Amino acid sequence: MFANREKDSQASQDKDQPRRRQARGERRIAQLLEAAATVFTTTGYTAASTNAIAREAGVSPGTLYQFFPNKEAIAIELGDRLMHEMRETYGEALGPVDPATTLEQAVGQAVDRFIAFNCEHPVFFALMHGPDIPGRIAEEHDALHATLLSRIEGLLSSFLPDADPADLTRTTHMCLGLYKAGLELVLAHEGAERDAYVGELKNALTRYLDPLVGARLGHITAH
Amino acid sequence: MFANREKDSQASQDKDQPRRRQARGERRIAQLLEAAATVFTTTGYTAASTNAIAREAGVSPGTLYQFFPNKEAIAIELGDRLMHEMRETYGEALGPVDPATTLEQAVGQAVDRFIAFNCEHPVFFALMHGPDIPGRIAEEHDALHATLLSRIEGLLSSFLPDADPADLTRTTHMCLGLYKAGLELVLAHEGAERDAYVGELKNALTRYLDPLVGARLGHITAH
Amino acid sequence: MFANREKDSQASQDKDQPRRRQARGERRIAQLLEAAATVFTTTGYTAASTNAIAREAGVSPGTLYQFFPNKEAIAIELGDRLMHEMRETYGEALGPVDPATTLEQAVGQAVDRFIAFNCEHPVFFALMHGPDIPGRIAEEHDALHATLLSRIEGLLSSFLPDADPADLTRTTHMCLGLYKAGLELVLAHEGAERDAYVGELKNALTRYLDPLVGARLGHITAH
Amino acid sequence: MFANREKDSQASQDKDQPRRRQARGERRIAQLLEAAATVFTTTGYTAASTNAIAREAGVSPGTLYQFFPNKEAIAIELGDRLMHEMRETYGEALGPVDPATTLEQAVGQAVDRFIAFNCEHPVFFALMHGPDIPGRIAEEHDALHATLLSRIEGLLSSFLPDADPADLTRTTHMCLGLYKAGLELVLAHEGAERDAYVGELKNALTRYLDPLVGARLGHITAH
DNA sequence: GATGAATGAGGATTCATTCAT
DNA sequence: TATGAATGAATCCTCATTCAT
Repeated sequence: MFANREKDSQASQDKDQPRRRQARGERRIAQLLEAAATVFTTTGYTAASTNAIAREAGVSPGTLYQFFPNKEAIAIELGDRLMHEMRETYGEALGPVDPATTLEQAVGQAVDRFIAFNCEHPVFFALMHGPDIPGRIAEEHDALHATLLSRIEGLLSSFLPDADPADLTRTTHMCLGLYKAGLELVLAHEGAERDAYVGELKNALTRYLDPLVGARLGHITAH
Repeated sequence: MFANREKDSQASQDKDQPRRRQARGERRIAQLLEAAATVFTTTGYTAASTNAIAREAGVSPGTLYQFFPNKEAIAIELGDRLMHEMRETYGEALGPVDPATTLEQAVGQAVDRFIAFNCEHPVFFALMHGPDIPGRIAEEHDALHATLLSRIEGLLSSFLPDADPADLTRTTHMCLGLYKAGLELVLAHEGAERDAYVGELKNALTRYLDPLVGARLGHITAH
Repeated sequence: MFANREKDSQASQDKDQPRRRQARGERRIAQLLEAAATVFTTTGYTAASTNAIAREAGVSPGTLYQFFPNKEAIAIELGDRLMHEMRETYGEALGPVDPATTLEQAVGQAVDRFIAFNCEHPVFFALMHGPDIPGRIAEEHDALHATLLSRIEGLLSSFLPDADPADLTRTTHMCLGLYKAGLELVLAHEGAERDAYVGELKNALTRYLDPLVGARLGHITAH
Repeated sequence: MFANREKDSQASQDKDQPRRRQARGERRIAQLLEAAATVFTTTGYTAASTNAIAREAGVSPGTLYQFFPNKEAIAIELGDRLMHEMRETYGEALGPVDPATTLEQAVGQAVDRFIAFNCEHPVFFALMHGPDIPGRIAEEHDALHATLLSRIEGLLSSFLPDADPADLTRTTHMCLGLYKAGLELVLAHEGAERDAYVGELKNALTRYLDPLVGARLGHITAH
């Protein structure tokens, strides 16, 4: 499911006993995370039970708890790997390397990637689920959230280099909010309708950001 | 908590025997709904248990089930009353009566009301919670959702009288999505920061809608 | 449903206040018993709830308990009235007045009546249900049971005038057992198959009893 | 309580790791079934609760549900094992191998076995309980019922080789009905009285069946 | 590591019965 | 009488987590 993070796993073979064990552990973990992804996607995070995950993974509950102290930890690790995967796929920066990129292009690309990533890793949606209680993001989704925020902030800061940090943070949060709201709608539809929602999401983000991006070339009102 | 929906309750007092009984029941229902609102707000809808609601209301579980067949029904009734209250407070239409109202003003007023309503009825947030699985809105939140959508659609259609119905629907969904996303952020902050988020939400909505509102006077680019 | 047992209810009209009340009470009781019959028949005695009975009767649970101390009492009263009705319909004796009646005829008639009675009062089956634990007939079915036993014993004793009392009792119990077993099968089928089971039940009873009825004219082996 | 159905459990001991675990589970299952048998016997099937069974077995409710999804499943498994035990004890056929066996002998032996089996497994009675509503045998008792019917049919068909299938089925059902009715009476008494009822049951069955068994040697009227 | 058995508190829901009005 | 609200223990069942093997 995810790129192998232990690049060095084939490196030395001197201590193969513990190594094999670790390898086995890694496999188990991957297996469990994959199962968790399936279950989270199918039933939603809250409704997912550790027993169901273990069953889906074809292992016993006890085994699951040998690798994860609780459900939360599974979600966290899953989120971590997801973010790792995202970084591996799209690089560290979400944003444009080319300074000539217009906001429209940047947003378009970011949204497209965001959607594509979700389609490949549908669990992403389940893990990003907003808090049940405003302001209290569950710890298990926190890291994911933070990573996304920092990626978005990275992108934004290239367009808003002079923005006040507080404003930037706020804008970032708004963007993530719009993203999530749009994603929900996109995933709820299919075919042409889905595409239309993708377009709307891009519009919403572009238009929201455009007035803020006055100082930069290629900003939309320059058309 | 809610406006009395039995307008005729003071009308005739000849049959006060059955009346009094219903009154006690009505009081209990109100009490239970208030308790449910508290619990939903505190723990979120999913995590809320009927026993917890009964406990909060100071009654036994059995009493709760005398009035509501299950948690879902409580949420639905709560949503109904909330929508009723909203209609009573702000009138049937969300939108502007005065055709001279600018989009900015309309959105500003709508958002302000939306936020204010939420602050007075914090459970609103819990009941509006997006689905755990994309596209599968829980039945209990459906009616609330539909009502909100139709209110928003009403507002939008006065600004976009010529829009294609499918487009209008999509725009409506987008607006509700932005609303919800913004609301989450607003509620997560306080004081000046909250106000700032309110402003951002207004911006996001206005800017999203503005280009769609070409034919109307007062449209933002007319400035 | 049942013949009015208070023959004297129209007799004097001097104290009509309490009389009316009693009349009303009788109506309520009849109404409740009818509802109970419906519920017992539909769901079985054990699964029937007093609330369901009250609902079926269109009254409140409290009202039910004004007339019956508990579910058991309802069953008992229902059984009583059923037995009363049976006596009114078929007379005190189940058995043959005419000494020339053959056993076959007597059994045939008794079974036919038994079945017919059941079809008209389907709750009979529910009330006759055997004990869940051998030997411990529920109190609520006890009287019904006893009445049936005595009716059967009456019939049998006319055919077995010289039988040892203990034997007679045993035979009586056996007959009731066969009756009940057969009834279950009869009711479980329809049309021709039902008729066939009725025939089988008659056969089983006749053949079981025939050898015991040596001394009497018309005994089956005399053919 | 029951014969070990895992014949191969002593076979190989190479993989005793998984074996031991299964063994513990098997023990628990046996223990739970035994507890269920006790509770069913004591309170009747309907009144028995899963919690009561767990309590009787000295385990927590959760443990019970690790092995059985619900009460029904317990009853079914219990019935299965009972039938298995019956087959092991009395062989596949209920009936006479020796063609010279008279109906009387065959019925006598079958009844004796039936009663004996019940005395050793008193839960049998609880599981055979007739339906609360005619014709609607609970699923949990269905298999038991079917097995008994097929055993009886096997016995009968050796005596009634030329019978019409529909007649045979009907006769079979009648016999099981008589059996059950008689069993109830037998179990409700003790000592000499019980024996007397056993005799009556044999009589009832023999006499019921005798006329049907015309073509066979040893048929009762041939005496 | 792996298993699967075990836990027990907590979930929703029901029901016979009582009580205030 | 009649109502229907109220009770609370008991129902079945689930689940995160732990433990012996």
